[in-house]
This record gives sequence, structure tokens and C-alpha cells, in this order.
Amino acid sequence: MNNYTEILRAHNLKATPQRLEITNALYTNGHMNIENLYAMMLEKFNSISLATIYKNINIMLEAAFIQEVKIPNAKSVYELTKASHSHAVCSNCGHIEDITLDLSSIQNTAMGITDFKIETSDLVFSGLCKKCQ
Amino acid sequence: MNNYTEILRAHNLKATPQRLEITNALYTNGHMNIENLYAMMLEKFNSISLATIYKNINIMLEAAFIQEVKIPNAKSVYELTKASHSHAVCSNCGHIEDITLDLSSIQNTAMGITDFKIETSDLVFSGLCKKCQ
DNA sequence: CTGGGTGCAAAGTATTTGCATGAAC
DNA sequence: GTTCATGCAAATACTTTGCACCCAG
Repeated sequence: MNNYTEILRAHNLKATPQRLEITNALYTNGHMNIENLYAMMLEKFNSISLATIYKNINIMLEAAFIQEVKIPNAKSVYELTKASHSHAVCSNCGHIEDITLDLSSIQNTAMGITDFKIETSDLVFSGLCKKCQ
Repeated sequence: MNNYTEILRAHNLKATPQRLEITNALYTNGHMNIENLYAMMLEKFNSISLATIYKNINIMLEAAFIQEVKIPNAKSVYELTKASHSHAVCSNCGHIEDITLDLSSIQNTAMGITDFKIETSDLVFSGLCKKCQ
């Protein structure tokens, strides 16, 4: 029994083998788009349906068990929910890294400029990863 | 002859009435998604095709005449290309505002943490606009 | 057992493409 | 006149839904 069984249940999600494998894939790879995830799931479940992937992604998003990250010029990727963080995306190979930054100062500056009451900040850096430079 | 005629041509785009109107709509509204834009264009051109909207959005994106902004939990919007800036999105009414912020410091901090050579930063704040608070 | 999940097929939505006609330059 | 854009229809891609069957709890 995998660690994630209880965590899935805590989010009111039954711990099916498919869900455990999605969780495992995201844990291992960090960030995956639907296409990647489906390809990887097919290796474990030869008859898994794309509909199952979509249904699970959506229900896991609603449960805030995972989160979507929208990437400029690329498909959205999904990641397990963890402490708030930013992302760096390689424009050459697509590699994505998490970056932990304190955005409170810039967020306050932004609130000083607009009349918005800002609650969250999504920040994505684009550039070249170490290998692609 | 509209101001934008020459600007379109400078981007190697013929200044058709449809393109001038897309430009005008983006100039007036700041940010529009495909649906909004098509609805607005239909008022001016009763037989405009959605395909024309898509073709023009894509060619204008390639020419860097406009840019796509990916919004959390919403459809992408498009805006005329201008100096780099961030966005604030109202999670209640969808209103979007441009915010000019100096991100160089945070970008440098990020480069210190990862081995990425960062070229651009996309930052979207979500919260409540003045009216919706 | 019972409720919810899975897989399949079909439907729905979004986006792109091919082609004949028409407009910009 | 030549090149490129438009509009339509068809094709493709992406995502959701309905339903019968099956599994987790």
C-alpha cells in the first residue's frame, strides 16, 4: 500500500490503481501534460481510456489534489499540489523546474498600483535550462 | 486611414478591414478572448468566419503584433504587443488590468536559484478588482 | 452490498486546413 | 496583375458525457 492511498482518501477520492499511477507519475516526473500522462499510463494499463485520464485530472483538480500550470507556447501541465511556488520552463526542451520565491513584496507593490485585492500570483519564467544553454 | 494600417504593414500584414477591426477591438478592450472577439466582429461583418479570426490571431501572433496571455481558470486572451508588463485578473468578473512592474530583481534571484538563463517572465495576479471586493 | 470508477463509444467543443473567390497593393 | 486574405465546408484535435460493467471500501 502506497503512501498516496491515504492522501487520496483524505481528498475523498477512491484509491484506484489508475489514480495511484497518475499520482505516482506526477510524483516521479514533477510536471506532465495530458499527452505524456496518457502515454505513460498506457504502459501500465494497456486498455486505459483517455476519458479516464480526463475524468481523474478534473476530479483531482476539484479536490485540489493536483494543480494545473499554464505554460506560454505549450500545453498545460499538471503537478501534485504543494506549497506555492513559481516555475521555470526551458523554451528549447520543455523542461520545467519549481522555484520557491517570496512574492509578497512584489504582490504588495502590485496592490499599491491597482485597486485589486490580490490573492494569488502565478509566475512562469521562460528561458534556457542548464543543458540547453 | 486608421493609424494601424501602417503598423500592420510594418509587420508584413495586409491592412484588411477585418484586421483593422480586430486591432481596433483589442485597442479598445485591452484584452479579449476568441469568443468575445468573434461576437464583436460579427457586429461589424455579418458574414465573418471564425476561421478568419483564428487565422488572423495566429498570423498576428507570429508577427508579434499581438500576444497571448494565459489566464488561470479561464480562456486565453489576446492583447496588442506593448512594453513587457504583468496582469491582474479578477476572479469574480474576469476583468483584466495591466500592471507595470520591474521584475529584474526577482528574475535575478530566480537565476541564482536555478541554472536557467531566464529570458522572460509571465506574471498573473488573481484576486478581486475594485468593483468586486 | 453500495457507491463510485473504468472503458468504450458517441457527442460536443475548439481549432485548423483546403479551396474558390475576392480584395489589397 | 500578383499576392495574399476571406469565407465556407470539411477535417482534425481536444474534451466531455452516457452507459454498462466492475472494483474499492
